[in-house]
Amino acid sequence: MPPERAPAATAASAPIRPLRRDAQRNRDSLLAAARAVFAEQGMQASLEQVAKRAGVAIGTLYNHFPARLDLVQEVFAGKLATWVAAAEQALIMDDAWEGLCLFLETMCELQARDRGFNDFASIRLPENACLAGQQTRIHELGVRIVERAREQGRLRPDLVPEDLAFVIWSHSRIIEATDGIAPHAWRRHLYLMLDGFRAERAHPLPEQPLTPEQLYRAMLRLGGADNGTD
Amino acid sequence: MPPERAPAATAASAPIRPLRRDAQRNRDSLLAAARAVFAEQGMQASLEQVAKRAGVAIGTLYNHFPARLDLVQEVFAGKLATWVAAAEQALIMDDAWEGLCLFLETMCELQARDRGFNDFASIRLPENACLAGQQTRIHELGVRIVERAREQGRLRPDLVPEDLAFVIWSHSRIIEATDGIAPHAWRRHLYLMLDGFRAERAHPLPEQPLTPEQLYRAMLRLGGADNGTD
DNA sequence: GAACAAAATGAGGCTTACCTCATGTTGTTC
DNA sequence: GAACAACATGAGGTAAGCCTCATTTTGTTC
Repeated sequence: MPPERAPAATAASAPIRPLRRDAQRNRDSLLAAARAVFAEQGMQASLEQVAKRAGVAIGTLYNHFPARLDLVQEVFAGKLATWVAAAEQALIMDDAWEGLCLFLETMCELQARDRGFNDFASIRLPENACLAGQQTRIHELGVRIVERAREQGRLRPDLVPEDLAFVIWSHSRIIEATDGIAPHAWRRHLYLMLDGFRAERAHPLPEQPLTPEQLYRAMLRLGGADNGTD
Repeated sequence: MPPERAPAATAASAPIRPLRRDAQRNRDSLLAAARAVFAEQGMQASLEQVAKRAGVAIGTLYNHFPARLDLVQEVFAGKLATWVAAAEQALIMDDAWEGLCLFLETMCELQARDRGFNDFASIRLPENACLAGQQTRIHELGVRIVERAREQGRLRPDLVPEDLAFVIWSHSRIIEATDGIAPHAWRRHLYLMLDGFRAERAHPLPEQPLTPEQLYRAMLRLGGADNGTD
């Protein structure tokens, strides 16, 4: 197991022991290349391609990021933070319904602009990943956003926070389909779903919501984990 | 280009020139194996695995089905027919809204039971594929189902047939996520979407629908075609 | 500018798929 | 039962992508 790497933000800040100049340069190139490649092709894009785009040998990539997840985390930390910020913003808006809309629209916009983040949003990182905490935070904020909107009466009372996963997942597929062909189509879908979320004249739903545990397992699976049957 | 193969239904009927007995047996095994493997793993499952499951060499598979599409088509012809039948049924129901619900629910159920069909439903076959006609038919029926429900006033007036693609795509991702974990969750999502489709709950939508051509390109792309930029 | 640790390199092993084709086997026909 | 076409076979070529590690290069330090 390799030693901890620069735990800090995206780039230039000073870790415990500064990287050698060439190393820092390569690391930055790799992150930039990964951002671009993941945005275009999704999170499963070939790492060889990332290295190539960074103008660096494949071994160098593995020196810096022993596992794909290490790279993925650094690449999406910024966007995840934007998402968290939108969620916090949503919670201090007077109108909780507007807050919910803001939250979902920001999320969808982030997904739409970046196929990598589109994948990233649909999955759950393993517990030990350093962004897992941020994901938990998003989840908590999502819970409060939903509950507040329900209390204010605009959101249908039978809608639970776990139902937001439907938006994420749906949206992720729609982006896959329409990206570059109908760049704003996703917004139409989002508003159709939001109309389904409104309290007024809601019709009974035929199924129970996902339990938190089911949601967890589903998101883990999309991340590529084997579905251990325990 | 290989000569036309048994153009008829799934198996035993007599083609222009009957297959040799062993050939027919192998072909049947291959189809059965493919049905099982595709249902479990989706349309992109490895063909070597299909051959193995059928107890047949990989070369034999390619003898019978020179391209993956040839196999896919035979495998899903039956389910596609079920889907068409549901659509026709939907059109003769008095209540067009109920018809729409039946149509979508049948579709979703087919998708939910078979990960291969789940993929299959989201894509558009190339024009020369022998099931392309059936797909066109589904599309036409879908148009009429939507229009009828709109005329009867239960469906929101700004909803167009192309919007049904959102249901298919959404659903396809949700099945991927929840299959085997929460086997009926998809129905909750479907009913949420349906509530978004009701006339009495409609709020203005912020985006134009997909054009038929955009829809076509999007479905073609999901099928794996290169997105030629013409 | 020596000397050493830190990093970079990329060929190559590994895997998983795809698909082909020279050869061997089997059904069918007369 | 001979003879031939039809069919089955699976080793092996091709291509991606993964990841490692022995070797070489480079920055940094004193």
